[in-house]
Amino acid sequence: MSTDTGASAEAEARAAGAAGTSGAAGTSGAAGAEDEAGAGSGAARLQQLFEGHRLTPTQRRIAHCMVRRAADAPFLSSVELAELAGVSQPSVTRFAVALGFDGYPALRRHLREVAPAERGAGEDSYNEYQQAVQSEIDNLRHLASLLADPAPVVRAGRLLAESRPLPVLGLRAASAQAGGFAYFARKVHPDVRLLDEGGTMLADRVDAAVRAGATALLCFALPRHPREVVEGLEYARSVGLTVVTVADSAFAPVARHSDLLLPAAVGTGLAFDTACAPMLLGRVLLEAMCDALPDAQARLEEFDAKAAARGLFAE
Amino acid sequence: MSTDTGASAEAEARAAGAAGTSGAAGTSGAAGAEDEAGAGSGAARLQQLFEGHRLTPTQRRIAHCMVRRAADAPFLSSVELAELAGVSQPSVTRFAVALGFDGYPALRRHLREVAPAERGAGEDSYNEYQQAVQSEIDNLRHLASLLADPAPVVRAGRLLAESRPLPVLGLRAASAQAGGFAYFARKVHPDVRLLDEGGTMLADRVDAAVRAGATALLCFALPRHPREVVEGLEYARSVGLTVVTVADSAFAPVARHSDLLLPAAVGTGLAFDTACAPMLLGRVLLEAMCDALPDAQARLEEFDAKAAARGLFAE
DNA sequence: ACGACTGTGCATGACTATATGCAGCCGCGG
DNA sequence: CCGCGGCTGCATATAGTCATGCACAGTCGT
Repeated sequence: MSTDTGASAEAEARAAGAAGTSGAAGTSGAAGAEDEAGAGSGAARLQQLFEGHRLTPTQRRIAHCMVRRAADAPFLSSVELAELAGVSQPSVTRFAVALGFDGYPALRRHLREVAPAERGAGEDSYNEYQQAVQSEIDNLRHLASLLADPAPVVRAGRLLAESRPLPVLGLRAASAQAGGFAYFARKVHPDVRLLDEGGTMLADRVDAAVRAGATALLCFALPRHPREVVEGLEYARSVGLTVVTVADSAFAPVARHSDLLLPAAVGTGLAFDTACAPMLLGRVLLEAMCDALPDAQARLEEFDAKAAARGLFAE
Repeated sequence: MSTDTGASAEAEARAAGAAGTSGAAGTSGAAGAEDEAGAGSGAARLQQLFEGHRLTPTQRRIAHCMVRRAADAPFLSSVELAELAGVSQPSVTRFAVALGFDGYPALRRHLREVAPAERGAGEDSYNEYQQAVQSEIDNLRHLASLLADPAPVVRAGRLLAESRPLPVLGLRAASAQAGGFAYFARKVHPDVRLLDEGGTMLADRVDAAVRAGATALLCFALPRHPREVVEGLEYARSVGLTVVTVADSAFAPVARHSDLLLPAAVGTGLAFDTACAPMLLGRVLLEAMCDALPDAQARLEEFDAKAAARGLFAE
C-alpha cells in the first residue's frame, strides 16, 4: 500500500494538474451541458473551490475524485469519499479544513447548498399559475423516468388490444380522461365501451362487456378516489377481467384491485387537480395498444380518407 | 441488524421476492427486461420496491418523498429523510424494516447499488414514449412563459364567472377537455352547460343558453379542428356571446371567431395528440374564474362536507 | 361507550462517522 | 551522516446517526 501510495499520488498530481490547466475550457463546456443533474456545473464550482489553495498530493487526489463524482459528492461520508479516492479518512477531514471549512460536514453542507441552487434557480419569481405549470413539468419529468422501462406499458397495451370489447372506466374527475382515451381508442379498436357513470348500472355494463367477450378493463383513477371506482374494479376482477389502472399514485385505494398499475402524479397547485401526466400516460398506453393492433394503421388511414371526403375538418 | 454488509444480501433477496410474487399491483413485468441498461430509472425502481407492501400513511409520505427526490435519496441519512418527509426519524427506520430490509442503512445501500445505472446511462437515449413526454414538457414551459403575464387569463376568468349560465364547447377530441372543465366548474359555478355534441342541436343549445342569460362561451379547440366548431363559434358570436377560446395555436381556424384566444400547444409525438397544455390552461382558467366568483370557496367547502357525509370518496 | 389495536412521536442506548493526537515515512539542507 | 519539517496513516475521543422501548392518539369492532 505504502509503495503504491507514492507512485499513484504522483500520477494523480499530474492528472489533477492537467485538469487544472484545462479548467477554464472545461468549466465553460460543462456549463453548456447543463442537463446532467448539476454534475457539470457542480464540477465547475468544485474547480473554483479548489483553485487558489495549495494542495498536497493526497488532497489533489481527493479533489479529483470529487470532481469525477460531483453528483454524489455532496452526500458521501468522509469514509466513503476516502475509499473512493484511495486515501485515509483523516485526510478527507484535513482536506476540508485546508479549504477553509470547519470540518468535513461543513464542506459537504456547502456542496449541498450550492449545487441545488442551480437546479431550481429562482422558483419564487413565478406567479401562482406558473408555479402550477412548473409542478406539472416535474410530474412529467417523473413520468419520463418511469417510462425508461417501457415494459409495463407495452404489456398493458397488449392486454388492452386483445380485449374485445374494451371497457374503459373513469368516474367523476376521471371521466374526462376516460372519455378522451375512448374517443381516440375507437379509431383503432373496433369496440370501446366508455364506463363513465357509476351507480348500479356500472356492474350491469361490466357484465355486458364480459358477456360480449371482454378480457381486460382500463381504469383511470384520480383523486379524490370515489368509492364506486374501488367497488367497480373489485367487481370487474371478480368476473374475470384483467384490470389495468392509470392512477395518481402506486398507493391509491385502487391499487389492491388492479392487476397492472401505472402511476402518474396529478398536480395539486391549483384549486382543482391537474392531470397532465395521467392524460399523457393514457396516450402512451394508446400508442402501445396501436402497436399491438395489426390493423391500427389501416383504420386510421381509412378514417382520414373518409374525413377528408366529408370535409369534416377545417384548415 | 448492526451489521449491514452481511445481512443486506438477505434483505434484498426478500424484498425482490416480495415484489415478484405480488404481481397483483405492479409496474413490474420488467423481470425479463431487467438487464437493459439503466432499466427503470431510480424512480421506477423505487416504485417497484414499494409495491406489494402494505404501507401506513406515514410510510407512504416517506415513499413519496423518496420518489420526489430520487436522485438524493440514496445518500440521505434517516434524520434528513425524516425532515424532508415531515415525519419522525424512527418512522424512517420502521419504513425500511417494513420493506424487508434489516434497517435503514440496508435500504440506503440497496438504493445506491441500483441507482448508478441511471446516471451513467446517456440521457439522450430517450425512447419513443419519453420523447413524447419531453416535447410536452417543452409545451408546458412555453405555457409557463405565456403565463408570465396573467392579465388575459384573469380577464377570461372574469368573463366566464359573470356568465350565467356558462356554456362550454368542445367537440370530438376536445370534448374530453370541455367535459373535464365543466365537471370542476360546476363545483363553483351554478350553471355550466356542456356543449359536446355537434350537429344541428348545437345552435339550439347556444340559443337556449343565451335565452337563459349567458353572456360568454368557453371553447376548447384542438386539432384537427372540426368545421362544426368554427361554425358554432361564428353562430355564438352572432347571437351576442363573448367567446373565450383555448386553442392549440393563435392561428387556429377558430381564431377569427374568438374574442379572447388563449394558446396552448398540443404534443404531436404520438399517434394521437396530447393536450397537456390546453388541459392545464383550462384549470388555470378555472382558478381565475374561482377568484372572480365570491362564493366559490364556500361552495367547495359545502361540497366537501356533503361528500364526507355520504362517504363518497375512499381513503 | 368501551376495550383492543394499530400507528406515531419521544427518549435513550448502541453504533457509526468525524476530528484529533501520535508515530512513521519521505525529501531536503546542514 | 544526521536532523528537520511536512505529509500521511493509525488509534482513539467525540459528535452525530440509527434502533428500540414506551406512552399517547386515533380507529375499529364489539
